[in-house]
Amino acid sequence: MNRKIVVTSALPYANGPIHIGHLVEYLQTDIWVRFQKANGNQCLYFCADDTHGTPIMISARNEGIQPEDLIKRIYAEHTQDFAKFHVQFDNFYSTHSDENRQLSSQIFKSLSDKGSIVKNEIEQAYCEKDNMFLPDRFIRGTCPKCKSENQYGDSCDNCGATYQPTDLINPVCSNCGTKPVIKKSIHYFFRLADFQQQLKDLMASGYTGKSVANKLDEWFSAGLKDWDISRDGPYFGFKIPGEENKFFYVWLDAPIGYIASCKNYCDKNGLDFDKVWNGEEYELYHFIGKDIMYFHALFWPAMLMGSGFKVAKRLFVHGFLTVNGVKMSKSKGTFIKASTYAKYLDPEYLRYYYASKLTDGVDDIDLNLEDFVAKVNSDLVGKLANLASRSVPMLGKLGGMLGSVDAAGKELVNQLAAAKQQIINDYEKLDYASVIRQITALADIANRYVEVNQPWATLKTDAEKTRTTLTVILNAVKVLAIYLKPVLPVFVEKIEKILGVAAMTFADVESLLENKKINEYVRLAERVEKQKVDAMVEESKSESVVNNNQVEQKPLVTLDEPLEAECTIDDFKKVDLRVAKVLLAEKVAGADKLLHLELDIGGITKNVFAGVSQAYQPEQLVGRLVICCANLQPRKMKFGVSEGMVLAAGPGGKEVFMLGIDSGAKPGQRVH
RNA sequence: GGCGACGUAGCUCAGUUGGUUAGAGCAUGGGAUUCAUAAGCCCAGGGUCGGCGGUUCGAAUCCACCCGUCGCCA
Repeated sequence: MNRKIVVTSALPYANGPIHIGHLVEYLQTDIWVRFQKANGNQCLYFCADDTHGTPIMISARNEGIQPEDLIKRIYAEHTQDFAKFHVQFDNFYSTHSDENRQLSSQIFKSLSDKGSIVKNEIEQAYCEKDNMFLPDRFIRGTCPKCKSENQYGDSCDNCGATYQPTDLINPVCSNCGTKPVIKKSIHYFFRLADFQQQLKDLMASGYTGKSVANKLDEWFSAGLKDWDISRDGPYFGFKIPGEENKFFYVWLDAPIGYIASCKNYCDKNGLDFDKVWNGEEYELYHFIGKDIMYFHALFWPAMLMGSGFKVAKRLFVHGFLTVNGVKMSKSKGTFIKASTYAKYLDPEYLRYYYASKLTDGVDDIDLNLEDFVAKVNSDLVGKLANLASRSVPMLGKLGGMLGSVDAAGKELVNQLAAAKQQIINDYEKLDYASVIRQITALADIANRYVEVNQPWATLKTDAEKTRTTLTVILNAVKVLAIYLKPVLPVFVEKIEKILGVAAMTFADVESLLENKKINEYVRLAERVEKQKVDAMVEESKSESVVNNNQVEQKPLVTLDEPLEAECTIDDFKKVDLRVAKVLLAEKVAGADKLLHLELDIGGITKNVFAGVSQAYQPEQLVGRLVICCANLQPRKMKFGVSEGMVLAAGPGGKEVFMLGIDSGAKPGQRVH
């Protein structure tokens, strides 16, 4: 039976790098896709970058670039990271594409024509300085419950309370620190409840696993609410047809990106898109993390149902990654980027380790770094690689020629081959942990066969007996390699080269390799050194320091005047600051704020007009030492020429605070 | 707070509809080997299956409560 299958993974957000948590999903999916292909099925794997929304707009703005440039750069990074981990998409596209724009409008129109889209006026936080509506995550303030400061607008990290942004005490825009105002706006809403019965039927048909279905039941009984699918500009996304300043919410066009990626692929490869995406002969599956269940189990199928598209056959939901038993943490160095990992360790190790832990459940999986080292070294290297390593070079001494498998050997090979159906079933139902357990158990059996037959001993006395033994072992290696192929494509490719065979599939399990020449041994995998793992963690820690300064703290700081762009020491030197003694201070007739000062900067006298008269009386200043910018370009004012500037802080008016200097300083000395 | 999930050996995990002395890998201790990437093989120690009750001839498994960890609350 040759099935036709289309698979998607959730779209990574184009606002940051791929990390080892993301990889759980892409590796789980990639292994499944490779399994399907190795098992004789047609399988297409589609994904794309998720490129729209406020966070990307803000990130681009913070970097001083256009969002289009940001997502282009991230796209290049993402595709490189995926390639390093051997994630083989048939198409990795972008939601910022013509196909997606067109499909989004089409789906919106279909839903609208059906009456499932309504307009409502809502009130939302608005930043008058940034001229934009603020998503909940972009409002910071004090938690109304536990009074923790600096919490997000939707929930409190400290006490876990959830609330509306309007409930926050002292809310500010996390971008500029301004207090948001409440502004009204018309938004478009998708009436999810219109699809309640259809969605219930879908769940009953086995769209998700049981624990996910239970969760969905909770949502059903709470009642399906309308979904806000529009955002006001400025917003990086697709304009809603017929609107001037309204855009599709990023979560509307993101999953449509699956379709756009498929369409783009079909158009490029001369395939019939309607058949591939929508035809009954293709089975469609989505892989997602449990955090986005709501979107993929409710909104997404409802959108598809309402616009004449096929709904996926199943939704596969996985859990989160923890490292050493706890959430990934930047300060612990366990928030590890894919690129950082790949700098130190072989990506196939992670594929193997994840596979050894993944099941069809939604439980979180744990990457225990010590266990990781142990598992890779003992299973992958000690058992599997070593099986080939202890037999291939020995056969080399016999001219590299395989003989034939004898009766006892046939028993072993049959035993390995007999596991095929169970392994296929386990791959199919995403129980990779079971697959790996079976494979390592089979490798144990094969290693025991080596011990019993002692080819290194018989080599000295009976070459042909030895050849038979090694032929059996290499047939065992071959079967194990086929089983492992979805998980370890590169490792197995090396085995294929050694054995001198073309790319193997599950159909090759039963055939025997006999009476043929094989090639020289190449090392299949190196042991993991603990130091490399430590180094990877250390680098991740230092990345987090940079990150904290650049990304995390920036939105938290709420300066009235934002920090200037970084300057060099040379830039700073250009500003010549001098200690100055106030020789004379007088009010300027006709000016509200100005005082006229005469400053002595080491024998040179400068005239300066300073805007401090609401804060200082002239007699307070005479004789004082102040700090003055002495090389400021002179400026002609209504009352005379100002030849410098006195340094002070404060918002202005009565709140102006002039800089002084500790006693001992002399007029004219430079400030460094 | 409401809802849900999880808690099995030092670590990571199996444990099918309740059914003999609860398993594996790693780690630890001992042994026999040396072909192999200090790999492989054999043997051993190690668990009141989170706690306390209940149902049952029989509970890691089913039920109630408690403790702990985590998640979700759009």
